[in-house]
Amino acid sequence: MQPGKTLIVIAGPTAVGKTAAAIQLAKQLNTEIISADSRQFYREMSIGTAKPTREELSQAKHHFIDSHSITENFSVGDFEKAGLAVLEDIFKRHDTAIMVGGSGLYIDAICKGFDNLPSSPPEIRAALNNGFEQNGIAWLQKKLKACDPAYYQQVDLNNPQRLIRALEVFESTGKPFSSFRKAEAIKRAFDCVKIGLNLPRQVLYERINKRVDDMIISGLVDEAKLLYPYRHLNALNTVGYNELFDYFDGKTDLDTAISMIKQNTRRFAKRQLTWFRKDTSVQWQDAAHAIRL
RNA sequence: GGUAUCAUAGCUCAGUUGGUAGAGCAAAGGACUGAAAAUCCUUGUGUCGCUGGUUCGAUUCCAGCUGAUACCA
Repeated sequence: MQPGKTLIVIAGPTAVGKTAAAIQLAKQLNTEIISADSRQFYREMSIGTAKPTREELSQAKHHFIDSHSITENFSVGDFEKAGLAVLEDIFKRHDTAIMVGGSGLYIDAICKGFDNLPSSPPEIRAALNNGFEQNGIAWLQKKLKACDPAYYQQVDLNNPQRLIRALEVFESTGKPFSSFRKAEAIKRAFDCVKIGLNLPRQVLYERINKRVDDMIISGLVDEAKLLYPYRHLNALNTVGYNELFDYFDGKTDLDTAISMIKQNTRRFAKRQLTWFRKDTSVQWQDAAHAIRL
């Protein structure tokens, strides 16, 4: 790859206006957009993921929108590889590329890279999940302490997903999870410029609430109903769908489900902000204005 | 109009045998290496409705006022 290539990353919480900003910038720079959104690449999910509209998609070339099915396993690691390949291709034609999305881990995968970890074998994960359900978290903790004391010292011991991940790496490779973790940023062949969009909290929350109402008007309930048979898939463990599945199960009424979607989306936005705030390379801008480069 | 009950955190409420108070939810902050829109952690000062009285001391007892609810007219 030639020097002087730049990836402009547009990050920020959900509903802040990233999609429109990215399209505007793509037109301005005459380049293409890579989506770094862990749900928008699933073609079966559209309304609830606030995917760019058909009209928006026609204004700039987008990658990783509708690129996968909910039945495929598309992990962050897969995204890193596929994303870098697409980027390389874009940089053959352009000096800049744009990446937009709210999934901080996915953005880091492209900008900083991951250690070369094995992906998770479904049978091993299923067995560990099963063991956790049967025996509780102490069972996971005990196993991890035995096979990877170093990671046991630093991991959040209350977080079953973290423990299971470390254990499945050990069980599938015979080597402790911590031995794979170098946690060093990989030097990419392009520069990353990160722009964080934000709005005053109250304004952001109003936008979120409004957008959820719009999703309902646009037919989110019907979309979720179609996907209900697939609710066990990881892709559907997602805000906007889980709450409606509870409604279909008779656990809540529709109004409650809609309120919960709003609340969980607000909490999600807060987590996104926590992630991006930690990244000191992010240059924050008010989302109410056009992006300044 | 009368009687009774209630008035404490953003909400629902607990509590202080009188020594200025605590739960759940909401909210805020944080963590994060192939589940990440996932998963997990931490955080509770509020004129205890208002004005007086009793008391060394009142959010707690008493009176009045205001508001809410229920019942009676």
